[in-house]
Amino acid sequence: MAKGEYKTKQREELIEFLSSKEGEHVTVNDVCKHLNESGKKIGTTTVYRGLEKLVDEGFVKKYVLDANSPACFEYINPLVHCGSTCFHLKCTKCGKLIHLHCDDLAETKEHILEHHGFSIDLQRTVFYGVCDKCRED
Amino acid sequence: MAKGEYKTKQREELIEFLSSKEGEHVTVNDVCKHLNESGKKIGTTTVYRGLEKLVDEGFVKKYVLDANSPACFEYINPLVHCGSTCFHLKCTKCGKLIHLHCDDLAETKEHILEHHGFSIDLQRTVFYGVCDKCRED
DNA sequence: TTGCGTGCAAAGGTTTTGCATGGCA
DNA sequence: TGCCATGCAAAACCTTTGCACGCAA
Repeated sequence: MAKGEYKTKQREELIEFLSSKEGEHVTVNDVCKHLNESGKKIGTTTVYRGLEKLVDEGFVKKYVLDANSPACFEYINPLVHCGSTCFHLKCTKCGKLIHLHCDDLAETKEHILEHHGFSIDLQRTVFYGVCDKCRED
Repeated sequence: MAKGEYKTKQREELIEFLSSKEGEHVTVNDVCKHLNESGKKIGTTTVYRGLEKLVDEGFVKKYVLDANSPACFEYINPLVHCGSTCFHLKCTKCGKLIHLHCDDLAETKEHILEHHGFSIDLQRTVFYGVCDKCRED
């Protein structure tokens, strides 16, 4: 949490719910629905803004899968997630998210920076494709 | 074009415009604006429906980059089939979309397939980050 | 006290749908 | 003629913004 920011009840509940869903992705609607059903009132706007902040902080990843369908969010365990060299592959068939550590890919990131002048933000970047198992089908 | 479908003036103009922009991304709004300025009236709905059909037919690729920003469409030359080796970088500061062909990146794609069993779908994958110019600021 | 966080309502932007009309085969 | 395509208007959707109030520090 950045300096000058407050720790609020809503933020706590948001993080608690997200971390309980580690490995799954949830939508803004999922969050509101679940928290409100638990008696913990939280506004939709607050969820949007809270998630945005968590994405910036690197605790949550955001996936925009399709137009006109809600964005998906997923909690990233700070212990499992190694930040700067962790790539994410998401299977578009089974929805599985793969956390990938690979020096060759770290080099790819460097390559793009040096040869194409583009600094990739791994917090936001996701490789979409088809995983091993789903390719067999 | 599938059986039982008609060849219309709007479809022709849509294809003509898209193919004239080969290698670039255009939005639905771009299409409408350009065609209407050329005196070729075409409705927004028709563009949406026409593009959807062309995507199904494989002549056009659709990119969903961000929530609340329009989808991008790109004509795919069936002979060149550039779609299979084209990477996309999107600057999260200025919003610029960079269309990148690079053999080293094509190798990265191969690497991930061979070593990690994951087949990347470049139609869907976008690298988010900060471009050259924005990094200077 | 300061100023960030919250949440309602409203706006903003993209995409889809309903339906009557028009045009291809 | 039969049936798909068109296009206007309106709806549906997700998301963002404005603003007054509340709450953490």
